[in-house]
Amino acid sequence: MTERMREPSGQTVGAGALLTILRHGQARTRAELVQLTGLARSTVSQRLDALLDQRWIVPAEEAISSGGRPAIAFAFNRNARLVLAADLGATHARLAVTDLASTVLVERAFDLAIDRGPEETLGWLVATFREMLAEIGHSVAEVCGVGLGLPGPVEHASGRPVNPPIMPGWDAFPVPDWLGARLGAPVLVDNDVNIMALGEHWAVRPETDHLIFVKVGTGIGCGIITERHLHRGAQGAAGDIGHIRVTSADDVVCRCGNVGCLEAVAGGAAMAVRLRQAGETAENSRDVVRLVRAGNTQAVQLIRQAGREIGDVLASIVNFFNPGVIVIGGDVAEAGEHILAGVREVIYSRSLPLATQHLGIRASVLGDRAGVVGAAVMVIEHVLAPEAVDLSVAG
Amino acid sequence: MTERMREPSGQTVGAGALLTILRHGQARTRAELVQLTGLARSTVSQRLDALLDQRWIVPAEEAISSGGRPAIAFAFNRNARLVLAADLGATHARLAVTDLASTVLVERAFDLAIDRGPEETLGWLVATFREMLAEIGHSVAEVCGVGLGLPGPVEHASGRPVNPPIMPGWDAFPVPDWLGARLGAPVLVDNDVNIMALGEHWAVRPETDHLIFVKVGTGIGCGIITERHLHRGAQGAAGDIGHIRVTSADDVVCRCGNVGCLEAVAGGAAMAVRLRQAGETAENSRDVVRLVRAGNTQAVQLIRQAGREIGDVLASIVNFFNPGVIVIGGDVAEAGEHILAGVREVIYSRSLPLATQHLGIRASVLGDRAGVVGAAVMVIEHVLAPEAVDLSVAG
DNA sequence: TCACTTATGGCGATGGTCAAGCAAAAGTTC
DNA sequence: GAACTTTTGCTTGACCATCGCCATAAGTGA
Repeated sequence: MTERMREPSGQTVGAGALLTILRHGQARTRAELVQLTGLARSTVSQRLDALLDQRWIVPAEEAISSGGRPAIAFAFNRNARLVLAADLGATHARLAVTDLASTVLVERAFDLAIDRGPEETLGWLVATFREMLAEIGHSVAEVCGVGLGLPGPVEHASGRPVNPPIMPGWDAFPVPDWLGARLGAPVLVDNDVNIMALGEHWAVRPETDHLIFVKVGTGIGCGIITERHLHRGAQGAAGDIGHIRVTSADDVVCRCGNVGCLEAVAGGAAMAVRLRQAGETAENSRDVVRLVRAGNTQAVQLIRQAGREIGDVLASIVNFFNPGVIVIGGDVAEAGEHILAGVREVIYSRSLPLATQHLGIRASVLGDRAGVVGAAVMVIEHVLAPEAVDLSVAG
Repeated sequence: MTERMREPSGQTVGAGALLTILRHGQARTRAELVQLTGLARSTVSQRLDALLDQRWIVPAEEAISSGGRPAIAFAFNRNARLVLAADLGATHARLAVTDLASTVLVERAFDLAIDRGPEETLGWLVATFREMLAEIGHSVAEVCGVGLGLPGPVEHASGRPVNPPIMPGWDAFPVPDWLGARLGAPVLVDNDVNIMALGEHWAVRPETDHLIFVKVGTGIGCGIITERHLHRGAQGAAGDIGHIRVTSADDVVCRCGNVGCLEAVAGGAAMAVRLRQAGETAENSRDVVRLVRAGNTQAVQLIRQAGREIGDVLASIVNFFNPGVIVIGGDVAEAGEHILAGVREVIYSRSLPLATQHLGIRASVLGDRAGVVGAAVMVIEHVLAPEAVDLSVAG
């Protein structure tokens, strides 16, 4: 049973809170921390000793000496632990080992058939992670957590997929238990779009509390961040904008059975179909991007129109949700400015001035690495949460 | 400087947390609280003494005695303080004095011209509140907070209106300072739609964490609650769904200058205009409701169609946000099932099954009292927040 | 009425934090 | 190299919230 000081505000200040200050700011001396927290010097020293014991922090370079003994600055130790992160798609996978600042240390991309089921897929995942750890000369013992993104709905609290349409055999599979037993670390699982949103939010942070990440790939989905947390909705189904109806496509039938879905006109698969109808060779969304980059007029017109359709849906969402930033990512977004131009065009003409005056609409800065970075961020925020750190230094 | 026990989970357990347990549950004995919190018996007793001193709790009836000395149960004292709540509209106002459980003790409705400016309006408000307090034989000293809803955008943190379109003279007026100086209690201000959402959420709680309240009056707006908190968005402009574009109205010009806005086809003012064009007598949204209730075919058709248009917009929002409950309120919603039927019809046909299977779509249960109840809830949640209670018992 | 059961209040013990002070360390300035 | 400045580590005593324990109060059942 430990006790804690309270700031005048009523906020507890433990070792975890101290670490949070060091993690989000730069290196700090003891005197600065006393100033910031209001704790006694001796208490700060004791907290720092506990954090040093667990290697969460390291002494950094010395501060400016103003004529006396220079103070030692302490900095967050991003190398204290390792994080395993994976972004599994329907046909591709990207794995990474990162440090505690989400910096990727090793990274690999693979072709992967996720429909082979959870045991085979996750078994391969464990083996590959072990290889990657060996490659950089680290052991599994240093891993503090595993983050995983899956291409379907996931109940985040339990980490189990729920009725995933494209992952046969994965329904309700206890991913965290299975992986945790083999890697000896906590495992966090979420939808792939959600972790991409986390990754992009990390990349633009701390600019905004309200971010919407739109993934335009084979289908279309989005991740919603509000007050620095993912919004998952009542059934965990939030962000499914691919099947919102758009005006100009009442005659198009979507794979979901409805007509006029956004995905059916602006999704990568739908665009590939249209290009094939126009005589081009286009199997999937990547081929669409290839054609756009090659300057194919049909493809450019198509993607520009897709941008407008997406912008139409987002214009409504901007009025409703008032985000600070919209990030467009996914395979198709790699076609560059064409799609973004369409989105901007419609949003700025349709949404209210108050909501758009400070709204940023931009392309993903992480590209196809958003998923693994987000998976790492998810783990890091969990492991380095003040309460978790307090427990770790108490044990 | 006070210190606090921590649960194994790392959560602090102070007097405020204890009060929260009593407030949301029923009366509890000391033994039950020991069980629930993990604190020592003596600590629980001390916390309860502090809460008794401040009259936050009262001893309740005795629990079942299982053959020994009967335990005293303690219950939240809803009469410990009073709350002043007001919902100011463009032309109407509703004032209430409530207890700490949001129960209305006195209530009055008035006609009010808010465009007379803040000083005159708020001066009248103070005088009327004093009258109402005298009426039930209580003094201003017992008031622990004032909640106020205004018909325009409000920066909640400062309580100041920001560029309100229909409140001349109110821009940036320091409402909390002005009222606080005269009533001697903290003042919280917010947009009227937001406080109505709070009120309705309170009415259905704890059924859902994610609620959307749609106000259909002269215009159309909505309040968004997620994880038991209002979502205000990056600029505080969230919920402005009245100017989302709907498909079937490309030719209708809205007062905002755009074409095809939801408000321009489904708002009360727009419907009144259409009824006038059809030869009926309809000045405002209340007249529309009157005609609907009278069974006027034109009006019924119009409102049913309005429901479908609103449903069209909400269907997109359901896919995006995945709320647990949608509540339809405001003047026009009092027309009853006609509007709700249209909304349900479209949402259930357009939104995804996963998002709609447990979705409740219902009419406001509080009606025109949603505003004052919500204003009271806003104050109560602020005053009875654990940290605030901890400070009050420490002082 | 008496034994039994259970809740309650008071007391000392425990342990973490704070404030203060001192000596040593590690620089700067002259 | 000496004087000065500032940080740091360590110790001490006081403080206070919490805990565990015990005597007492207040019922029940035979």
